[in-house]
Amino acid sequence: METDSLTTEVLKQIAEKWQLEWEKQKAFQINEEEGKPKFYLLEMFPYPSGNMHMGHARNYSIGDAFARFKRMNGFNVLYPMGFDAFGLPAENAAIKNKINPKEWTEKNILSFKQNFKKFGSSYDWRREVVTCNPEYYKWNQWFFLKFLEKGMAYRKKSPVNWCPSCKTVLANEQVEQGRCWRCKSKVVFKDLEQWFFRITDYSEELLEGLKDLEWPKEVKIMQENWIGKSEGILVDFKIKESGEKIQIFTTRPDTLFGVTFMVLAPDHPKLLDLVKGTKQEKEVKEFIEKSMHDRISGVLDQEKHGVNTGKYCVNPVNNEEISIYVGNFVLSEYGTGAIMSVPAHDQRDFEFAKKYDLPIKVVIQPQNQSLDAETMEKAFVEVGVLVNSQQFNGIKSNEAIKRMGDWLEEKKIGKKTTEYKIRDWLISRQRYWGTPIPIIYCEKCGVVPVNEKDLPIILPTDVQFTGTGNPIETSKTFTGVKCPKCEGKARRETDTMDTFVDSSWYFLRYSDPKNQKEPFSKQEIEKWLPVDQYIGGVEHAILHLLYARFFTKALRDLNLLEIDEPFNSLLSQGMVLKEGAKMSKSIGNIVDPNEIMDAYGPDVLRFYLLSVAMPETELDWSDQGVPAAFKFITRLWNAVNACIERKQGKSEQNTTATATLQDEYLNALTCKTVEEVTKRFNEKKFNLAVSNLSTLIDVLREYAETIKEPSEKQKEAMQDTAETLVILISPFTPHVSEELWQKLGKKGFASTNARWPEVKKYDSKVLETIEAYKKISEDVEKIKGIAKTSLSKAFIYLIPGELEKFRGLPAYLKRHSGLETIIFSTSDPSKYDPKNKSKSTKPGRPGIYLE
RNA sequence: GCAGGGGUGGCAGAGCCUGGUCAAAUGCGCUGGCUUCAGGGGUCAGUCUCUUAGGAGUCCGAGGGUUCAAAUCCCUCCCCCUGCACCA
Repeated sequence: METDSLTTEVLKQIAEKWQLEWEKQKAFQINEEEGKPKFYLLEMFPYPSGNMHMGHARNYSIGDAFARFKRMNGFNVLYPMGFDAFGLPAENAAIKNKINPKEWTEKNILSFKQNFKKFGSSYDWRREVVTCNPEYYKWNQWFFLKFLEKGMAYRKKSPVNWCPSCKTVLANEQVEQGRCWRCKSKVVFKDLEQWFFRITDYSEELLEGLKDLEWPKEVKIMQENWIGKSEGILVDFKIKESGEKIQIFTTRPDTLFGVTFMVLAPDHPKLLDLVKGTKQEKEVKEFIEKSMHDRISGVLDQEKHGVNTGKYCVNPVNNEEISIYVGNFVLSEYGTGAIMSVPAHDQRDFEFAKKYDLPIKVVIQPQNQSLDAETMEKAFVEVGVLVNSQQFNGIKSNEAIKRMGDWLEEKKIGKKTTEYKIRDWLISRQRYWGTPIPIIYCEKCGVVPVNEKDLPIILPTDVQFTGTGNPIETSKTFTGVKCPKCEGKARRETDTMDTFVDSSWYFLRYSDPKNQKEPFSKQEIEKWLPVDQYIGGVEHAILHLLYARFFTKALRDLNLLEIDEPFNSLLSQGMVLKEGAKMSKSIGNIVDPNEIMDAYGPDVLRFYLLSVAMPETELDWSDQGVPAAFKFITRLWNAVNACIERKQGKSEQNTTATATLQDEYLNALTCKTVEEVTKRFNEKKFNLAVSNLSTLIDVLREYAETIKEPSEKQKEAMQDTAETLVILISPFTPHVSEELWQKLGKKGFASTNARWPEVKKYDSKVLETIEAYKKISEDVEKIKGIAKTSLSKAFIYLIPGELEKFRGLPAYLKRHSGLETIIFSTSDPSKYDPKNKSKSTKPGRPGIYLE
């Protein structure tokens, strides 16, 4: 009977139709004149490698749904998209396929954009940002120069992962078990002059700023750990022979009297001097070599090793002489690269002491037991009360930490300090496909920044991709330049910037993407930033999100903008799995979103991705879920169509009748659904909205089908409910919703013209009543058969106080059950004994009892 | 090791903050009925155990506790995931 029953073909046609309409009428272009409140919604922009995968599709389903929700709620939504277009895969593709990375990237961007279109994304493409365009990366270079002026960018020697065969630096992630991921040759450490950004200047602010952000707890904690703040004290120990000082860092000055030896990192700067000419020199040198080698080759040696240097230093608090060791477990890059060892109260020191038979001295006693250095099996690392600590005996650890800190400072042998684990950001890459660093090395003047007016420094195209070395160096036009200062012979920096620089400010550029004079105007930033909702994967929890926060603060201090934090609220979406494993080519469990869209259209894919799991949790892809999503959309389609048909039917003349229970129910249920769905959307728990919508769909259809000749009022109710339903579902299934919106006789787009329904008060009692009522009706159905033979009476029992809810029920029952007499009462027909309320006896549900 | 998040019915996944209305939403799967439906569409019902029905019993990782009452609060233990990993 359905001339327009929904098939996947129809669904796909609908999608195409509305995508075309949206495009034609520029539905999602921001109208800046509207004077609505702004809402900046952003998804992490993709690296355009190959095609869109399911993880992307999920990300954009979430973002697009939320954008649509916000738009319908009266916000002027900035929802842009762009491409993180610089990066290694393009360069590797270039090496492999002998094409220019630019070509490869552009091709992929095109394919991504087609995907977005097919998906029905509601971006305003006028603001597209592509990081490999000179108009964009020019500003990377400009920022670099500004940073340089302020001392925020600097150059220093730093050990990097170096593949001797490919002749290039590798990122940490590209080192697999000590070997180059591509050519499998051993990676070595190499000291190279590298450019850094001084992110450590912002350690404290980056840490403090986390507190006010609406971010997932785990992300905040990850950043906190990465910054790794710890407060402690630097203490000078004098070398016995020379009197030279070696500084150590400790967070536990309360254990200072328990120090029994010192350990230096293998690459501690004073180590070689210390052993020079001694008989330990050879052994120490061998040890250093081995340790460095282990580190280079990525050997994770949990076992603690060390060598005695034969030298002694003096513990400044008690003048005890202690041995100086070199040990593999001491890190040169944290603290001072030297530690005081308190084996009784530090597990690592304890293990080391046991191994090399070094003294153990207890200086902290726990509350209710007594430690004995001889019999201890592990270090006591908690706080306690000081012993063997001269004037500090009897003081509790926490108090002692403070008092000894003051005391050490007073005596000028210690200095309170704060240490952070975070290191400055190494931005140099010996790679082609990135932003050239705007620096010139002059034989006379040294390091000279490029003049601002010469920006952008464009990436050369006359390069060879041989697979070894930095391709830029093969350019004949790029390297040789005149010094901007002295006009003398000079050479251009061939390193490019880490691509994380590109993604550290792209969200700012969206506010003013066409600006030729500046990276962005202050007014536009003022207007749109910060990002109200940022959506992306947890894998960026540390790097990208930390760098972007740093950049925002650094640009603020350059007076380019006035915000402190870029992303107010962060949603980190879970991975898409298949059979419990991450989708990957190697496992072969990839599901291509395009296949799903080709088979069912975008709405099914979007609905599936949103309804099957909360955005934050992992989503285990199930092939069965896809037809289920289709079924849901069909049910919606049928319900709305049932309303439309019924509306066209004859109208009952007698329209004065008061609203029936069903009318009230429909009304109340609609209100409830609006309330719930709105709540769920605000919480961004889209999947939880589905069960409510599902119920409303079924009820609406039943309502429409039951009422043969609806009154005007009832027609109105159907129309209202159907409209509401279509709006509530439209963030999930925008295309079908447009179609239904049109079918319901509405003008304009549901996407842009519909207003999200208001949350109204409703009588929850009506809902309860109907649910009980339905329950009873079911029972009536069962009784029917019996009634025809012997029974003519029904006795309805309702729990006390519920009676008034069931007005109209007896008549209904009479009509439907064929019973002649119905006794409707609150008295109890069964043997229910209120006195005998055992644990699990509940007051009883409304039911029907036969007399 | 440290930190964070979890363990709910055949499966996925709510509920737990704010204890009762929870045998526990919703979807999938399964079973059966209906539908001029002639194979994967639509629809209704059932789907822990017992019961003709009313109802009863057992249940939310394990074990305790608090309470008139616990999937929900507290303690202990076991297991899983994720991040950092010798940071002094």
